[in-house]
Amino acid sequence: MYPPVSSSVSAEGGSASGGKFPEIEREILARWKQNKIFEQSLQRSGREMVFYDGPPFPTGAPHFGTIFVSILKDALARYFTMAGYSVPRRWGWDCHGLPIENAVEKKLGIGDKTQIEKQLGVAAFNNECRKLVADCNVAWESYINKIGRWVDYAHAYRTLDLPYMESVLWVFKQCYDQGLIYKDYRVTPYCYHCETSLSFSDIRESDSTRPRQDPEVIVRFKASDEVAGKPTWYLAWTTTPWTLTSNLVLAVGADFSYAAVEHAGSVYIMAEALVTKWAKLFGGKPYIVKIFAGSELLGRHYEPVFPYYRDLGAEGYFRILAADFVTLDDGVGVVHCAPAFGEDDYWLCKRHGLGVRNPVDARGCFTADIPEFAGQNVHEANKGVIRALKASGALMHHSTIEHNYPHCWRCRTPLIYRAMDAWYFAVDKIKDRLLKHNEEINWVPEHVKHGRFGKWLEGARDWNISRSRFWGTPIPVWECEAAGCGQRHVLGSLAEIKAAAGREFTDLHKEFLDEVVLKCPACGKPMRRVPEVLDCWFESGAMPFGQCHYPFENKDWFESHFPADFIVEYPGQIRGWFYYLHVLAVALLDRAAFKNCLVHGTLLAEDGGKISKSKKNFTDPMELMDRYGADALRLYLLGSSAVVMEDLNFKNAGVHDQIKQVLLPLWNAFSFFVTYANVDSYAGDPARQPESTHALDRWILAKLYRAEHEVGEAFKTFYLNRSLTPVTAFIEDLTNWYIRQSRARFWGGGLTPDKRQAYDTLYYALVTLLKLLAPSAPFVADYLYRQLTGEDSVHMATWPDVPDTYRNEALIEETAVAQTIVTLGLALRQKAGLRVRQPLPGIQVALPSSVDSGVVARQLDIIRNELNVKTVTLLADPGAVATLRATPNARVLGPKWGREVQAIIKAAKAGQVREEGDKIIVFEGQKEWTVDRQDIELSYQGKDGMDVMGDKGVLLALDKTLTPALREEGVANELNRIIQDLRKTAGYAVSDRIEMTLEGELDPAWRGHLQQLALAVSVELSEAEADATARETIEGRAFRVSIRKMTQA
RNA sequence: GGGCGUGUAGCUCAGUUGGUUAGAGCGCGUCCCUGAUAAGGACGAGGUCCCUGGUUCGACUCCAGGCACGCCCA
Repeated sequence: MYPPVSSSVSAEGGSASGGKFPEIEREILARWKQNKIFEQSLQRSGREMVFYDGPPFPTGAPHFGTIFVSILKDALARYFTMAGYSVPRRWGWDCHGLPIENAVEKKLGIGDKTQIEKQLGVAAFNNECRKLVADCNVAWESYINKIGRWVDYAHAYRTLDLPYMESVLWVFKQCYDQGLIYKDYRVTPYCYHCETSLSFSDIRESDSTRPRQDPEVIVRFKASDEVAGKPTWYLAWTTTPWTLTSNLVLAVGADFSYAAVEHAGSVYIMAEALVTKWAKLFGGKPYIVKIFAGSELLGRHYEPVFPYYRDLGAEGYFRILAADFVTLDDGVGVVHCAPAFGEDDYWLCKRHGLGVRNPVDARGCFTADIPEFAGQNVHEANKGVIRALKASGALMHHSTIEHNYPHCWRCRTPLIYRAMDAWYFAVDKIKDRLLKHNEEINWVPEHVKHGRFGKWLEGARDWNISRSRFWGTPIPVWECEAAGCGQRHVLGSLAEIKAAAGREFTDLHKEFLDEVVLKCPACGKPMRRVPEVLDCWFESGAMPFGQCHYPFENKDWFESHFPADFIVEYPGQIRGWFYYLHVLAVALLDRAAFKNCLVHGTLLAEDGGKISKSKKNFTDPMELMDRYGADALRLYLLGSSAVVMEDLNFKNAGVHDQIKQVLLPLWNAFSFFVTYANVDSYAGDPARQPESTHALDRWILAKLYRAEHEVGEAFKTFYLNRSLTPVTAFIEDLTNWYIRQSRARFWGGGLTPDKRQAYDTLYYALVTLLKLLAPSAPFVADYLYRQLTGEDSVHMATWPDVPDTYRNEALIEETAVAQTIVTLGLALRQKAGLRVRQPLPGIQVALPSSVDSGVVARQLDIIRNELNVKTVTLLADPGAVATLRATPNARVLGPKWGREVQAIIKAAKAGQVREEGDKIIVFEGQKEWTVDRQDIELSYQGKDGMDVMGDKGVLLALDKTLTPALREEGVANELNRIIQDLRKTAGYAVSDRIEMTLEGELDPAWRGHLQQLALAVSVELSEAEADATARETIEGRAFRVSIRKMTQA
């Protein structure tokens, strides 16, 4: 006996009679927890499927994106578990780095780095970071739990743990020993609030490039060589006036053409192409006195606009150099270069043997080198700089522009480029191998391999791995403090540190490791650790090693768990985690870190805009799950193309649709089964595969076979959005064809052989369907599965292997023809205004030549039943109501006839064909083509005005002749509907016996039939005596029906 | 400016090695309760497959060039 099923399940709101999906989910969650289903599912035998979970920062609450990615990870893991793998899922936390430091600064009200170093102390600061990281897990856990994600949260790896950090040191040392790590003084993106350099990835984080208003100035530099005997100036354009203090050279494009423009007694040199654009500099009427090739200007000298480094002139500074970064897109075609503050500038000067002058300190303020602005922040100094330029006459133009400008991805401070010491990872050295091993990765969607990721690898540049900060794994390099000694020592393990320091360490953070002072083996002077910590991407990239404390522990485990079989993250990680995993894996092991990588897309608000908490343009996912349940949310997301890196405009209605389209029909099918199974005391056996001879059974099993293969394929290839279409299609087939057609088979008394076949089939179909749905809708699938099978959980079941014997494409096609006939018949009825309840004499059918006409006989009952007609026959003379239409198989005839095939197709479509034996002759004027019968399909198309309809080559004519007998049957059917309706509204049970009065003119035979159907005996009931009465006029005859429930005898 | 992706019904999206009548769901219109299912069902209307050119007997599909949008970067 199955637990009784409420037939009405509520999608939302409190329904008195039925459970709600969210309620079911809470119940299931409790059971999973209590019975440790997740833990059990990990104990399965079989090969492991290795999954790496990308660690989020434990700041704030999870957002829509993290929920989505969790659903994807969960669905895949559930599928692979059912497919026979053990899929350990270990959570991870990215605990270090600027995001955490910034949160702590904010909490403590810390304004700058010196406060941490001088007042608070590094140890106290790091302790605050530690505390913050420890608190944040609760919000995440409730979300992750609610969406049904199974993940080992309790044993999460954390990048701040001692073993993890030790592995990171080891990874660093491996790279260092390979010569992949070096220190260099060069220009890097720099945040003067965080007082650290950043990597190129940092400034490419999604939110880092933001609009900013900056001054736009054009200044003039006095040229040493006069043109036309007049004072001559080079013009240069910049949006960072403060860098003019440190200008050391000007750059031009050697291939560009430069104009000398005379104005007000002076001559100005700028790119010819831009003269018109800046005509206003020359009173609107530029007068060009001479044209130079850029190459002619090279090596010429000029005078700086500020005096601070003037004395460098003799050393070859303040010259015109050629550079390919000069463009004619904006500016004036002459670029002012301050090698301390521009990357291009830096490399240009370096190539020409010119040094750097950097008068900006770590806080982004001018040093004493620039006495006028010393102590001023560079951005704030812009105003004064411009004022000074104006005073000296150098300023030619000044306005404000808004442009996109890089900002610190965590503290939102505008970045500057600044020359400084930093540690680099020589990505360039291993670029070839990075590209080679990318070929081994299966990317989903495929285009990422040679698109985003491949292109990013091709353009990869050396990676700034050092941060001048506190909260991170310290860079384990000790340098001799003696000037010029240059000794370095790298410690790559706790043992090495112990040996060097003479004591144990239980924490490797900066405040502890900085205490370790070594003695220089070369000169005997102290060696101190370099101050920087590692970029947190280095740590998350080292996750395969760090999570298992490789190589200090778990060596065997590591070897069987590297590389990952699959990973899943959002597109931002193409330049982030995916990239750094790849870099470190290739550097250390010369192979890719993961075999399959699913890159999912972005969820946008309904209006297509970014999801934004401040705009409140979306509903909190928790609220959605409370309303509709997590299954519906999961189905919506998993079925969308957002799975494969497309954007999705998220609509709440989309979640609700899943209930209507998937969950409720499923529930109803289940409820149908249980209702009748309980009547017949049928108990399904999950191990039994049905062996039915009934065409409907074989048909639904053929559909099931097909669905299982499509769903399995979708999961195996990681295109899991393709896994749901076959499921919904199957549910549609099951409910609106199989069950609908099979109802009568379940009605009769007793468990007949045919009924047993029907039960076996429906049971097997339902159980299998729930397995197909289990990875995507784990709650409902488990709830129903348990009721059907009594087993612990669908998630412990193995993925269904629907046997080949159920495969039957021919039956599927044949049934499709019957479905077409039914659809056409219903359409014709509708057109004629004849409701299905009115029986009709028959339909006549013409089938295309490709269809075996036996289909009509085999599907006869279904067609008659659905269309309520007495006969289904083949049209004797289709030509009378329809035109012959021939559709050649162009795929075959094309190659055979070439150009002529178009004429053949045209003639054939026009019906210009005749049959000659097993050949078909297509003709057009004098021309004739002989075509093999199997290469052309003959069908009929209804003539206009005739009462026929056609679709997919099937033609159908409806005989609408109404005999008195048919009319009488129609009336009886109407009355039956009225009676059944009365019973239902009166609240009777299906089996209740009743007394009934039926007043009105009706054939006595039908009268008796109706009584039988209604379980009624005929008595005279006045309206007052009856429980319910209906009066209706049918075909001009007035009827009264009154019913009363019989009391139990 | 470059790279990658997308462009198919009012909306969200399918569309299999190119084959001649391009599909689904939602929405819309009309209709339907014969006992699993109205929180359903049937039927219907709705398309310049972004544009231009090319390849081909034949292009939504392949190629080139545009246009629009998104993401990433300069």
